[in-house]
Amino acid sequence: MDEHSAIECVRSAPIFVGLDDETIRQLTAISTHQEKIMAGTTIYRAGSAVDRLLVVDRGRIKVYRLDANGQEQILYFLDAHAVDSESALFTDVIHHNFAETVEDSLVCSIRQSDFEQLVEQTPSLAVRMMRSFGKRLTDLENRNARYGTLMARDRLLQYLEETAGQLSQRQFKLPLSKRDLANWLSITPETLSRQFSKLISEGIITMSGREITLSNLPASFPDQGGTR
Amino acid sequence: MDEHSAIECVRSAPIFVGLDDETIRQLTAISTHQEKIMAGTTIYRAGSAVDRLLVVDRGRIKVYRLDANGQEQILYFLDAHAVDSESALFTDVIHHNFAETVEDSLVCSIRQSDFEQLVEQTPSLAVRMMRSFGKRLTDLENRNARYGTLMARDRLLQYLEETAGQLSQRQFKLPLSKRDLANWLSITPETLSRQFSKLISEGIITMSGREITLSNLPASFPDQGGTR
DNA sequence: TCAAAAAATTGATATATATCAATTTATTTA
DNA sequence: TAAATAAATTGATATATATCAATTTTTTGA
Repeated sequence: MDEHSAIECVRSAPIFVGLDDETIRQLTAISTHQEKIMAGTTIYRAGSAVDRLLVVDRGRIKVYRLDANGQEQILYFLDAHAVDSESALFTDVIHHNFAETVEDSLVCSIRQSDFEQLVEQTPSLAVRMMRSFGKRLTDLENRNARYGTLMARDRLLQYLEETAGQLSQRQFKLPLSKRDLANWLSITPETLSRQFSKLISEGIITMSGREITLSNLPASFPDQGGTR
Repeated sequence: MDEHSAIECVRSAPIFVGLDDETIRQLTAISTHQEKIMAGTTIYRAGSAVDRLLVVDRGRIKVYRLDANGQEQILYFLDAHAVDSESALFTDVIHHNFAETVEDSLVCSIRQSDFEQLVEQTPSLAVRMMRSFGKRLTDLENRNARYGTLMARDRLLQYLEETAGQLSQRQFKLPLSKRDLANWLSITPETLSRQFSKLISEGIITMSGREITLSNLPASFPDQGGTR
């Protein structure tokens, strides 16, 4: 794991793609080498200092908080090439969320102070960051608006459609446990299980473990391309 | 309404406070004069182009979207000195939300192209923008986490506490209609009305029209200072 | 590979809130 | 100021989903 890894980490992140070579070089210079993190590891927790920017090279990380009852509430997932903590980096001193790997993952990181310095010297990078923030904000607003009023069944259908759309295939493996999916949809695992059963008995989907096939989706849930 | 107004508009916005005089001068130069907008006016709508940044000098604006059933979903309110559309400015071509004045308001605006150019030349401004994004993102995440699991009664109490905390007085006038409040709390007006009745009969609050006085709040809802 | 732990499913029940409908109260505006 | 319109309240009912409890299935790790 030499400098090569760090370059790849930075290069592959969409948020950095297209930046000029010099900026990429500088980013690489201040980023750490890849770090291997086992599934189930907590990367940061609420209350800990926001001291670095994360770049995910491989794996999957869930970012969540604990509500008043100590219940986990998933905010978003970080997949390969995602960047995290950008928004907190300029705003907060401490994390308000928890981040935990759900798969074995490879992660690079950039120290806050180094990054902030580079951003201040590199307007194009600043604009990138703003775009990234804007997207995350829009996604969150969409998610709320989308899931806010829908019933369990519709949320699930929406989710399945989205996932199928993103992967552009009607058959796929759920990228999270049903427990996490229930959490993500803000319903209980029991309700999720019942909704799945219903969809199966109606012939809308086929399921075997986490393997799902969409068959006859109601017309009210058209493909939507991406998240927005 | 001459240039003076525009200066005030820009100067008073927290997001711009503390920037050096030269930057303020430039911001002022590219911002329009104050515009008077009557209550109930739609400022932008989903689908319209994101062509300017808004700075609210006086009044109140609600930003919302329409869900699948055509129901209004309030995302946030803009009060005096708030800045809006920053996040969309670098990310989206069109608005995904609606913005509508709920009071007569005074608004300045800055053309997107002018602003983007200035940001690219002014790293300190870029960092400001990032802080602002981060805050909005954090607020939204908090709001979800906070309201996501709570029941109607608790959401209402939470809201009343927050509002009292922000105004630092136990008696205040609801800054929105009960209709909008219900929407904001994601409950029906009927449920809100019943929850209010209950709190009154329990001696927790006193209400006359929109005038509310908090008396005996349960200890489980401590003052929280701000929004975060 | 087997035992232990965790996740998922299924059933019975309780409950918070939406919905529908009818008044009452407050706000516009002519 | 009165008439018209909108907002808020109150009641009766329906229902989606949480909760509690008991199995079954899957995953994990020794």
